[in-house]
Amino acid sequence: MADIKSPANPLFLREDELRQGIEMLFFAYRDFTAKADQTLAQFNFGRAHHRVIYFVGRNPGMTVSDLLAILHITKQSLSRVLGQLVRQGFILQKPGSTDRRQRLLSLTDKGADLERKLTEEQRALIARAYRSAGADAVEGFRKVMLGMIEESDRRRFRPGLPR
Amino acid sequence: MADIKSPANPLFLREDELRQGIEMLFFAYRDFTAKADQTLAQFNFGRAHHRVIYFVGRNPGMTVSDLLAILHITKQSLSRVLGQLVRQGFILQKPGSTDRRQRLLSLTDKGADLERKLTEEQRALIARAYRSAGADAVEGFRKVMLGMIEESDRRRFRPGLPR
DNA sequence: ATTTTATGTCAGCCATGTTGACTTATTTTT
DNA sequence: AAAAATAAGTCAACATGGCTGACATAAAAT
Repeated sequence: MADIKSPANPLFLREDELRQGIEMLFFAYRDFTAKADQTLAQFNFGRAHHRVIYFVGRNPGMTVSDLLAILHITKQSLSRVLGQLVRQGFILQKPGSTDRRQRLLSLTDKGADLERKLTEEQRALIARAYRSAGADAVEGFRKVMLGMIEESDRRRFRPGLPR
Repeated sequence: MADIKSPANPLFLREDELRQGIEMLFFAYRDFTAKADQTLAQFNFGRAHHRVIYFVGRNPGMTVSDLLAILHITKQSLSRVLGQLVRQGFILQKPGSTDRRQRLLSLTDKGADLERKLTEEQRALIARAYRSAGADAVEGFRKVMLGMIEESDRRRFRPGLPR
């Protein structure tokens, strides 16, 4: 409560601090995606395929609409990669039981294998960063990240709430 | 708040915690880039232009090689967007004084205007997240992010060191 | 019975990444 | 001085993954 603007000027809101935040996000994302991209290339897949495989793996039984709401892309864009994944046997579609218009998505065994392989690399990267930063830092990391995420998606990270 | 963590179990390294880290990175980056992308579209520019404008603004006098080392793209990819920015008067090139093969890059006034406009949006987003998370959280955020960045680029974020 | 919704499809456009081959100017090495 | 290496640029072709717009089908909701 003490800080008025000038002497106790919150250091972490200085221009340079914010710029560093911007850059850290750029560099971290650049390096976070780099390894998986290599693996994906071996399958002739791209980052878009990864995102689909990832989120379907995380939310088996999700609908196409659910996926679109997460990815923030058009259904035409999604359709391209999703179609490939279905045709090549990485993802299964089955009609919804209550609403038969829906196509519920899930990974096949083959899909789950790829998902594991891809995500494992990224999990290792994060685990290393978490471990070297320590539990308190991780708590802070989560708080800041949460603040950057669109309000309606924050629920995904709050404990115990239904999806 | 009263987390009942089993004391020895490093909660923050559990599978789910790591997955949340992955997802936070995805969602934060998605939302972090969304606003600027809209602004860029008004200029018929894309995210690649933003990155060039940003880093040149941040490092006036940098060489093309410097920029390539940051972006991790090929010179042919860079050339396309850089060429547009130069031709349209957002970026200036001048031969290096000691090594005249180099093209030292800097923003024109017009370029600096656009840079400010674009970065301001992102800075505001980060500022909001920082403010609501608090100074300690920001410290933790930085630690974790740093751990995810390729070793050779971490120097950029350490205080007082020469670039 | 009509309208809305969930999903899919075709066609074409744009941005931005890639590889490969080659040029020019300049600096460094031999 | 000649040769090699480096900084930068260029042309061409290709792939990925966004986008818009128009239209189709089946099922659910009104």
